[in-house]
Amino acid sequence: MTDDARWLDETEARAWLGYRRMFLLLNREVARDLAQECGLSEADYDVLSNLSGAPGDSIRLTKLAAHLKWSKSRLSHQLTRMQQRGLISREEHPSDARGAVIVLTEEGRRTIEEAAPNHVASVRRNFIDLLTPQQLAAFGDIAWSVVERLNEAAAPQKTS
Amino acid sequence: MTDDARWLDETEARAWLGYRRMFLLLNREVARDLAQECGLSEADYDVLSNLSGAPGDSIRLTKLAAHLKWSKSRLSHQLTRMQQRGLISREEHPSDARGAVIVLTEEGRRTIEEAAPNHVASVRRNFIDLLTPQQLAAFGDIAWSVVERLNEAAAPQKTS
DNA sequence: CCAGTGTAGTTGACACGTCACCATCTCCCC
DNA sequence: GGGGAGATGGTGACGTGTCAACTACACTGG
Repeated sequence: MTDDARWLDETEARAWLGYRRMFLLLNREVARDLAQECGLSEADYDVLSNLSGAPGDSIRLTKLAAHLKWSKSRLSHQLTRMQQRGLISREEHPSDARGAVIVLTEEGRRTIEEAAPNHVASVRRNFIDLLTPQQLAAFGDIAWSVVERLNEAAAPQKTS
Repeated sequence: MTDDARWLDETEARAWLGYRRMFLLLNREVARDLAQECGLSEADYDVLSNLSGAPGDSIRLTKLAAHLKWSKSRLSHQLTRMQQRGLISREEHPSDARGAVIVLTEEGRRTIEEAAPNHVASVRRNFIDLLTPQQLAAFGDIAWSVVERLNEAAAPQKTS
């Protein structure tokens, strides 16, 4: 904190430290809400949410990993834990013997549908409602412009 | 992602999902840089950085935890790992037998002084340089206003 | 001085994320 | 159609963060 300040100017340091602090507090709050109210982690929520929007409530592992911007390894571990809790299941891909297809179980569907309103309320309480519409718009622009630049840097070749 | 979109309007969803995505990518990049270039985690860096700014290169555990906004438990675990690597040491508090005083070792000082320029460069590369000064200023305002609101909510009683 | 309450810090169990590595399968080209 | 390159997905080890429970000490009122 103090070290950064010597090397970044005031505005830069304020932005960076603000980012770090905001993300520390905000993630903690949202994760706690989700855990206490729904018994889910943010990772669980993201996976379930993506699955419930997919056709047939199922999706290929690699595709899901790409969508979430997770590593395949991370997703595989996550799925193992979720499978043990009965939220998802793995099934064989009909035409590609390597492939696993991730399927939302009934319990998984019930869980995400119950969790979604709580989670949205939590996000409102801890983030959305703390800012003006102008600030939200500005924040969205800034965040996605950072994301785009980081994506370019990370994968300058892929077009799809 | 898709579930949120049904309950937040376009601007709100863009801000929230942008936040989540930015934080995912940005943390990954900065953490990777720090690990590869300096052999440190972000947590290591934060602790060392705070210690090196403290009088006598030492600080009480609870005070450091409050400063970092970490739980005492998290800090204790972190310090155990850092102690094993020789970056810090724990010493007895002269007047409070319960108290541990965290001290930066010589190696810890060398490490943080070597890491700081690399880390600042990484932060510039992955964040600061991707935004205009206006965006940085706006971002700082937004982030700290969220932080203040979350702090109020979490601890409405403490004044010091 | 001692009983009760609060504070400082630690610990164990567990969930999570990363890295490195592996087994398996597909695809393409000769 | 055989062989190598690349993709799919999983695993183990390890560092990290959280919660809950715990030890040990300090402080305060009787």
